[in-house]
Amino acid sequence: MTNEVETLSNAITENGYRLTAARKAVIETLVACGGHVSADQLAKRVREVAPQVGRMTVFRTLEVLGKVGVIRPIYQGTGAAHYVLMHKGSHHHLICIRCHQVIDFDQCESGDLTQRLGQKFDFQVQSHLLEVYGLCKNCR
Amino acid sequence: MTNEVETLSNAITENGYRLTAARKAVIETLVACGGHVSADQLAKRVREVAPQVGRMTVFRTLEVLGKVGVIRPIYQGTGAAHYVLMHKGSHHHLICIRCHQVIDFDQCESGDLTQRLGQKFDFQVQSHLLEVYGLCKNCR
DNA sequence: TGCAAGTTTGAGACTTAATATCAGTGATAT
DNA sequence: ATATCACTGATATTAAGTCTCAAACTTGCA
Ligand SMILES: [Mn+2]
Ligand SMILES: [Mn+2]
Ligand SMILES: [Zn+2]
Ligand SMILES: [Zn+2]
Repeated sequence: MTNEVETLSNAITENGYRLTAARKAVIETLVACGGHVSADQLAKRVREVAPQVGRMTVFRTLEVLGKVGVIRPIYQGTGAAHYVLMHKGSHHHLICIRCHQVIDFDQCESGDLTQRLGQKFDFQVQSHLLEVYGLCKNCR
Repeated sequence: MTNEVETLSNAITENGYRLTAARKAVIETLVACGGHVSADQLAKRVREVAPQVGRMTVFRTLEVLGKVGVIRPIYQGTGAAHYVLMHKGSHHHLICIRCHQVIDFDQCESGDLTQRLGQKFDFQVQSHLLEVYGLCKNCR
């Protein structure tokens, strides 16, 4: 069991939800494919491993994981929401507005910023998403 | 005509698209309500002023505005994508994961960061979106 | 001005995504 | 064992997004 799976699982149990077999399957599949999938894409993959798991359960598990703050739906212009992992406290993208390529990056010095914001707005910061838009190497 | 309307209109014409009456109506309505609306919400409002404008035209105008970089669809967990204005080069949110309140803020010292990123990844930065998630004053 | 080529438009049909229901299962506590 | 409540998944329904096509409009050029 990878560390990510553990983090997501713990987030479930620590918030009073039950870590059922169906939810385990959803979490493991989501982590295995590194996020960036839609609910229906994920449901399809989950059912390759655990065919009994219904589509609704996938949607509901994603909802719970979002509620406890370890994943986040983002809009990628494909109709369906895609989910990214927030378990490290942040997620960062460079997105080309022409070819729609998404480049992940980890380094982000915005920790200070988010802390200051928290104070200013009396807000308990848990995580953040930074998306930078523009043109990639190939597209300009 | 407000400055925002002008910026969005110019983005249309400067990229070789035509600034038609229908597109003007969409832009004016979008700016008038400050963004943060879904395509269908916007279509409804546009038709209060310009009843002949079809739903498809609203979707297509939003697509064009996105392509030229002055608006951006975001996912707010409500099913439909919502559109925010990026004409100032950035957009920032504090979002409560419990009550889903969205607090806008303008100050963002991440200009440096995005510039460095641009160099590192050979990426021409145009704009960015920063969303900070957590619990608002009332929700903790 | 008259015409051709290309863009934009809007009605409607259609596909896909998301949500609501509800009876049934499984876990938990007493 | 029983009562209670969370969870599940099939199905139905609604909402959101996309596709198509003929008509209208622009624009550039003869
Ligand atoms: Mn990512
Ligand atoms: Mn905003
Ligand atoms: Zn690109
Ligand atoms: Zn709140």
